Amino acid sequence: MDTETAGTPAPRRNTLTKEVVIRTAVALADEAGTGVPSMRRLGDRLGIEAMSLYHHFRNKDLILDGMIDLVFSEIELPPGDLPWQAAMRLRSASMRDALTRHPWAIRLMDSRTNPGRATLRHHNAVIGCLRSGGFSIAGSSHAMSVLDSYIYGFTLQELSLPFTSSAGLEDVAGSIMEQLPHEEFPHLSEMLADRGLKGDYAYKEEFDVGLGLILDGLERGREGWR
Amino acid sequence: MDTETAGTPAPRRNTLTKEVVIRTAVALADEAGTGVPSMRRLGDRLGIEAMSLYHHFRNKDLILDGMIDLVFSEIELPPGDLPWQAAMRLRSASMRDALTRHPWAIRLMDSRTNPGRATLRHHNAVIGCLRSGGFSIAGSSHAMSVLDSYIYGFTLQELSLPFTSSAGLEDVAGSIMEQLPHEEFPHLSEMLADRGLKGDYAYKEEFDVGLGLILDGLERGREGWR
DNA sequence: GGTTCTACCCTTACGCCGTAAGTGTAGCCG
DNA sequence: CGGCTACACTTACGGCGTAAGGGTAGAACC
Repeated sequence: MDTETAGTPAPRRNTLTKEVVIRTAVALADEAGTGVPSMRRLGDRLGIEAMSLYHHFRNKDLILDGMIDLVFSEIELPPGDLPWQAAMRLRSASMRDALTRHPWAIRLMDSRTNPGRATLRHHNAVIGCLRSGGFSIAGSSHAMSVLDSYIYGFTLQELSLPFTSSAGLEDVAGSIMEQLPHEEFPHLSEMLADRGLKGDYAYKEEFDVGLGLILDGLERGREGWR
Repeated sequence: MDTETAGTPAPRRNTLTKEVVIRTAVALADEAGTGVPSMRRLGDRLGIEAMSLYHHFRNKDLILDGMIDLVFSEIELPPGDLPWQAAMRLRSASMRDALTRHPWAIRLMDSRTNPGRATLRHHNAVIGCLRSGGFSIAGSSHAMSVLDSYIYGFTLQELSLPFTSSAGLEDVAGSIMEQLPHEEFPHLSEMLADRGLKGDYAYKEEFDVGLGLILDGLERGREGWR
């Protein structure tokens, strides 16, 4: 065990690898909705001063890049042995899961511009799945655009809701209903009364409704995009 | 002009109204991608110390709420005298425009939980449009979910691109193409070569492709959702 | 063994941030 | 005139990312 013969230089001392730092940062971000940890908090958790982190990362953005790539690495790639629609269903669900498990991630995505390997691998696999499903390059591009937009947008809205459990839903909907001037917003009022208070407004199902609609539309347009 | 007879208390001195503050905050946020201004910068622009703002707003979140509501107020409501699909096309385009004009807005949306009047009015109008287009309550709910998810998600991705003008596109795509290990990500590589470098990859058109697909799907499911 | 080098970590400091707490004052009302 | 209130200011605190530079354990070479 002490005779390191690996190709990596085999660090000499406390060996604080980038991977450990990023994993810790993700774990900290997931704990209690405090969002992305500060350098000082991250250092604390690692038993290190904040400034020591700058020995491993030139600046904080590089840590954020790593965090995003770690999230992407958790998303299942579309299985190659399934029809493209089923494969897309799986990876879409997995993507929504990952973004929900790490609520801070989607807020970060639009500020990252350097995709990591896991991110590239993910996109590559998605395109590959579509192409072997019979989509042209243009078609794959359209399909990926609609699908990703939907998944990001849906999750963004889902995460912005002021409650977490489905139990809290009725309370919130109720208090909104009380404050809302019903004469001014009759349609909104009606929908909240019908959908919100019933309590059966499951987000998982809602996600699948939209996803199914989009997949059907893609199948219909598949041959047309050249 | 000096004899104020309006219902509002008619302020006595320097009259720094909430509306002016919020408008200034939006203007500052729009200038150079610095994002939402700090309280000190906002105060500076208004010729006021930062802390004086707390006389008008209990905390910064209330200012952010106001900024979001102002953005919503800029979105055109779906015209009542058009078929629902055409009306939705118009408000969707207007929504994307507003979110693009104020790139900081979409990042803020998921942290706001108190919708303003313009926001409520917007949602109410959208539901009303769908309902009079023949959708049931459940159907309107589904339609709104898919549409808003798509618009948010598409704009989010569009804003996260590392370039602004369509001129900068080719440069970026080119430099990505150089760095990318083509053997490892063949499909991604192929798509970038085909779509990116051609330079005709217009985002406006891409947006309309997905939107049309969704609207068609909604029309097809309209009668089915009860 | 002794020397040197370097990867790793630490200290101090700067200019930002949101905001708690308290102070001053101009202008209206009685 | 006196008092009140709306509006603005001052000072201060703890936290942020990070620039600049200092120290030291342990491997590498003589």
